[in-house]
Amino acid sequence: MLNPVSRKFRNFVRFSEAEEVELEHLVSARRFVRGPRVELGPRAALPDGLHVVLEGWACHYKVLPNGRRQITALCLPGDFCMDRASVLRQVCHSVGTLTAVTFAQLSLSAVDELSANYPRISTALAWQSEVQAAVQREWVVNLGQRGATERMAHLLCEIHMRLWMVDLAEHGSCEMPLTQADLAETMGLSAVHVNRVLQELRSAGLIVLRGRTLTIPNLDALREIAMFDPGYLHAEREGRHLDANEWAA
Amino acid sequence: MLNPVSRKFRNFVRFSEAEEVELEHLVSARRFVRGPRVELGPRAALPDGLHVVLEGWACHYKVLPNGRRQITALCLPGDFCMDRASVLRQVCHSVGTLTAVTFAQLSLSAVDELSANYPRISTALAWQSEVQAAVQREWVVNLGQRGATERMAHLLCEIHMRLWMVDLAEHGSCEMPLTQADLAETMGLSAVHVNRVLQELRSAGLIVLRGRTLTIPNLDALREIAMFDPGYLHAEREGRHLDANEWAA
DNA sequence: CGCCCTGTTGAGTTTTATCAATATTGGTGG
DNA sequence: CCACCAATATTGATAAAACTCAACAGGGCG
Repeated sequence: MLNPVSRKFRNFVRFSEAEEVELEHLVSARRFVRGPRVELGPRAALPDGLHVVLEGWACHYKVLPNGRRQITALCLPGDFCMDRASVLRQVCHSVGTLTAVTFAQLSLSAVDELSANYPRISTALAWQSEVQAAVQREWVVNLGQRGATERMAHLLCEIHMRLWMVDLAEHGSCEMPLTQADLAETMGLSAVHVNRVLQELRSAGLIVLRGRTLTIPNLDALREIAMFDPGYLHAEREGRHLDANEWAA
Repeated sequence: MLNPVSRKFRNFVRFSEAEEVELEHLVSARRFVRGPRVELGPRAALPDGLHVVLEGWACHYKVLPNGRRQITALCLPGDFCMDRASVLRQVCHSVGTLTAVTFAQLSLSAVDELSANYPRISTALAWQSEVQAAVQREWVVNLGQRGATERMAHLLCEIHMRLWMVDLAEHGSCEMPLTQADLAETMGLSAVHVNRVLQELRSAGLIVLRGRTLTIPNLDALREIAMFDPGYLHAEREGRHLDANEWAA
């Protein structure tokens, strides 16, 4: 199986052999692993450069003076933990792992070189950055406008879709290693209320959540009540015009 | 007075004469004006290229199937309405004006050329994009973790600070043309509740909000209860090492 | 004058948080 | 395999926060 970055990019472009090889090489260069529930930044043991999650789940979060924590982004396999801009300056929020995580550490210069030589890769990077921003916007909508149940449903839809984009979800199921406390910090709810909302979704037959596995018997139904419109993830292979193989043969 | 883009960038870099001139030229090229409360995108009358607000307030928002609207970002003078990445693809959220707005329309090629010739400008653009992302993250924190009163206080602190960064705020006061309904759609609250929260802040002597003017008698006090940490706006002239004049004389 | 937009107020309801207790689970060492 | 532990999940009762509905006031403007 390809690395998750290539798998993710396939939702947007279709690379040539050479490009795939270059990407694989880029991502294989330097790796490091961290255990579950470890802080990685801003000042902690986070090496220089760009960071990509290869395996496991990480997150961005911020802790307020009153001690409450908000998770502002989930970093799933294939996701960049810190983008180019963040590298230039100290970030004022934290990065941490949720499960054990394998990261790839990309040097900025290597990425720049690749971007310069392979414009399709450069575009794919811009695309991934745009998707990340769109997810962030969608979270604002989710927190601002949806009640607890629809909010939870939306998050689960998003997680499933994002994992699906990197071939880590089947038809209607995927991994979901977040605890109810994690979900609470992600959605701005109390852990107790998360529990009740999950039960509601369960007893409505909309989800099955056991152990670390989420099953969604009827994806359309869940999306309906979540008002989930997958468009913002731009997974529709819209970069058709960026198909390296379309001129072949 | 300089254009708001230059004013904003001064929070990060100190440009050379030549750079200032180039920026001024870039921003003066093509302008267009829209009335208040007009939709601008994604499909509506929005010309190609990058767009910057020169005067007035605009916003990004998304409307859900149930009719509720969430404002996901405020575009104040000096802010970019759509960044480079968004231009490459159709955006799935909308842009609209809140007041009457004057936009500058920047061609991508002009921006690219400027970036290539003036690395400091390129860095400033990256900085602005990072600040925008940080604001977005902060909104997630705000919606997720703060109660209505602190939430409102935080938004007002942010608005004041952002306007201050472009020389549109004095010591403790600035323009605030948003209606209570706008504030509600920004903060995920009902308009009625916004009204009550504002009264609470008023009677605590923390704000004076009359007409379109916001006055903050005691900025520190408001920031305290809002848990507002201005760090995320990166206004501390951190780009000192990017001072074009430091080698002069 | 009359209308529309914005802001204000009150009453009653729904949603969500908090606190505290109890069950369940997964993993660990004996 | 079992006993035990800590982390996680569940439940009930109560309180706080926020929403909805409905009515009304004020201001600007044709």
